[in-house]
Amino acid sequence: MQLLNLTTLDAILDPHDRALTATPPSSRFATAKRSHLAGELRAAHVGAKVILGGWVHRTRNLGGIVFLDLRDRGGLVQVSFDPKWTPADVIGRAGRVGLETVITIEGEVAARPQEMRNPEMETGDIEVRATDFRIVGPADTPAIPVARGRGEKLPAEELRLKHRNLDLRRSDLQRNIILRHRLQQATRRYLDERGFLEIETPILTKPTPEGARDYVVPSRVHPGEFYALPQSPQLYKQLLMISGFDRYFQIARCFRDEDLRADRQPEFTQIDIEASFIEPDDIISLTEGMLGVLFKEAGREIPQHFERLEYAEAMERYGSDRPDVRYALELFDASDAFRGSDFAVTNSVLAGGGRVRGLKVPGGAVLSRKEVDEIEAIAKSAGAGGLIRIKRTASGLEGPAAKFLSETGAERLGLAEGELGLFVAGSDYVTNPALDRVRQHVAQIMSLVPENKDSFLWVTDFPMFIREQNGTLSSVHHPFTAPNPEDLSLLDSKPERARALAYDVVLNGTELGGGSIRINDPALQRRVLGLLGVDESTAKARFGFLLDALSAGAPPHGGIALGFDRISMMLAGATSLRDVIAFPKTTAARALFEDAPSVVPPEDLRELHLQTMTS
RNA sequence: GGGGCCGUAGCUCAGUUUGGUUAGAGCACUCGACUGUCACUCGAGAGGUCGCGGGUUCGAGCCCCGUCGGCCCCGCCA
Repeated sequence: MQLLNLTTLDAILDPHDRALTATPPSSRFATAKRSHLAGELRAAHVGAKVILGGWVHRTRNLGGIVFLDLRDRGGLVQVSFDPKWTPADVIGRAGRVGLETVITIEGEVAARPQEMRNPEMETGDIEVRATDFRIVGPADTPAIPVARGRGEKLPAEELRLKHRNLDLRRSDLQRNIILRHRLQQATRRYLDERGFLEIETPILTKPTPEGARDYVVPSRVHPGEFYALPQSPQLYKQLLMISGFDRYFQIARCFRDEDLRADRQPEFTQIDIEASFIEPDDIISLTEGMLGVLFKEAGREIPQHFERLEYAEAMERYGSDRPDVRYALELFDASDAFRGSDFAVTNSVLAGGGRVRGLKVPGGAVLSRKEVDEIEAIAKSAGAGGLIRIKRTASGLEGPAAKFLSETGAERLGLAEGELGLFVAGSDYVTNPALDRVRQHVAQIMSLVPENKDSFLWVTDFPMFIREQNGTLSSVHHPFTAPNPEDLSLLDSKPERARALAYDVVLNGTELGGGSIRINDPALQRRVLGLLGVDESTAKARFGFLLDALSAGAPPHGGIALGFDRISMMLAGATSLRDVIAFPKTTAARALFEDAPSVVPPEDLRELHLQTMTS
């Protein structure tokens, strides 16, 4: 029957509870002060006497009769004040009420005559005929408008953040925040059903030696000592495994004191998961199922299983460990085509052990000189020395480097007519990032990115370590990641060749999360820390508690952490994290609404044994 | 740390190219008119430290230097 039909709005409120629409006269949002949400009223409520409470969204005062759109969490409803059913003094007061005033109204839900229905409103088939109303929360003229005129742009983001209480009244943000709530609840249901325990871990914790900068909190009772806010609950969740909780999760707040971007906030939320007696496949299928549930919550169907790509292959084919595989445009090794040519640039690179790699742009021969120059600028900004460009037109190969190629070289390139070949010469450290950027940019300008396609991907077999400029090793994932047992022997001989039991999940070129199997053998953990240049005494000071715990009977365990804000952002169709976080920070990590950070009185500093530097 | 864009009425913007009288518009606000609107309509009015500081100039919203704030990107960060 029609009462059970879920409208879009009902789905936003809660798709798991159909009671809302099944029994229209009563609402689960009823309280002592109101009977329904304004936005939940439908034709099924016609005849119901209602009391509503909400904000004045817009008013239309026609003189003898007044219309007022009342807004609450559920949406908008038109309230009509008409001498036929409203006392004259009530109409008079209603005609003077200001925007964003909080009012309660009493009235009856009535069907609108056919010609007065508003198909653009969810509640457009009905209106509430007011018999009385009261102002319960007077409002100053809003600093930024909540109801905007058609085509009017949003206020500057600075103002939206400064007046966040008003900005959050907008339906877009309300929808995002409600979606985020539903994703959180879906996460909890999914993991709870599978026996995962939600366990909180400390916010005041120990500084982490590597990775990002910590947010630091001074200790009052221990002069000169500091807590740090967690960059992630990594060590705690391992300790929980060692304690035997077996399956843990947390929707955990994490803190990193680094410079920000549209998709990076100083405090952010991870879905943090850890389990014992598992292998990567356990975490991978658990994550696939969970993402399926989360995407379904936003109305999107995704594959049950995702493609997998080994790290080395991802780098070879795409130049990136999180490739966007919605489009092909794969990289290839063109070294053989340039070998033996008279081209000094490629010859010196090839002689030095580097390679010439690139990609073929179908139809790229028509790109203008200016457009290709732009691509080159991008390649250079990513570290390339330059961009070699060769295109095949009806008259043959063209481009500054074409003349250097021998006939067999040209053949080896394998360019089809109309194709543009773009190449970078150098070591893989140079060509990978440069060609990654080139590939993404070319996909954009050639419109190769499919609009409505989701390409999920697991990138597996990450290396354990990366060799830094100064020659030292550092972890690709983190120092607790287990090496692939097959590569244990490489740890001492060629550590940078050793693969880790680590995996990242990638959607359309964006990393959603990553994880690994952890080391549960204290001797191996010491060995890995040693390779990272952490000597025994430092290891004891920084990770002693973990090493001790590993020695106390640690099960094999591993897990994953997913960027919850980023997932929410993608599912909300937002382009900034700030639009899925109720109270976000600016790119300078400032909170404009409450004005944080701010100075503290000198006496507070003294109590914390702190002194600020003046220069 | 570096690069780019932006800052004019409560809000969204025009005016800056080429310095020149009193800095404009729409929405919001105030007052008035209007009995079926839905971005109601119509009339009148009030509203400005042109982000801030300095400089050039007879004269600066406009040019120059600095600075603050916001956004985007690189570095940084998984």
